[in-house]
Amino acid sequence: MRRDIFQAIADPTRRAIIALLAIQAMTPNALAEHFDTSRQAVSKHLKILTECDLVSQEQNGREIVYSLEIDKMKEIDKWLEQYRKIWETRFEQLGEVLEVMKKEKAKT
Amino acid sequence: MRRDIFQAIADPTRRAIIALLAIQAMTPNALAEHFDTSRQAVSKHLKILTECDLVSQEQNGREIVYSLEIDKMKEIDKWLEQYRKIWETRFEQLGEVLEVMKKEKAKT
DNA sequence: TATACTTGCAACCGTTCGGTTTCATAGGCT
DNA sequence: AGCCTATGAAACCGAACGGTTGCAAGTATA
Repeated sequence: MRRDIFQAIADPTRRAIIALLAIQAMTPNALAEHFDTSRQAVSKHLKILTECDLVSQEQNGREIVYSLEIDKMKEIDKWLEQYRKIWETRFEQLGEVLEVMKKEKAKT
Repeated sequence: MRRDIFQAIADPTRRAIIALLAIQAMTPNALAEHFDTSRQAVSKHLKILTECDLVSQEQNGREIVYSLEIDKMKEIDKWLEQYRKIWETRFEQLGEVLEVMKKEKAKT
């Protein structure tokens, strides 16, 4: 059972759940109302999200309120950082190219 | 066949391929040498990466050189941005809390 | 032309995924 | 106590996934 954050965000329904929980913590029932699938299906998604610590639960009487663990999202950001460096470098290079072109044009 | 960028990066082997291609464009054979799996398996991963435009191919004689399309990675960054806003806001709030605590302490 | 190399594609296989249905548990309400 | 509500867990199912094996196509090289 591979259960890392990348596998967790691969499913569109789970990304939607994350988006909803980012706005407001919610119970499974409240979440399920936003989807076409059954409550149980949402529950399974929540289980997966919980297993990789993207979401935390808090018992509140007979309800369970799920919250987004925003810090966990930083892991994706951290992974992305190496690539962000690349495209920022490329952008600088593009800037240099444009600079050279401007100078070339000024010569004429 | 769900084939978006999030599903593409869900697999660890594909993330490794992306990392390798970020360093240098490569042929499937050269890529496959870095993995335990067969060349065909790598080829299938490349197909998936190609289908969602994360990777581009250039025929070079009988070889095909694969390159990372770094711009496509920005899509993940764009998706992440909404959540980055949240954790940055939280950080600011934490800063405010610390500020208040400092003032409180200064009173004593 | 014959041969070797690089690659993609199709068929197959076991596992995982995402969903439904059914059931069990546990907390509130009358 | 008895009932309703909220939730998770288990069993099952079809589809997709990730892998292998075998094969065909195209390119270099003798």
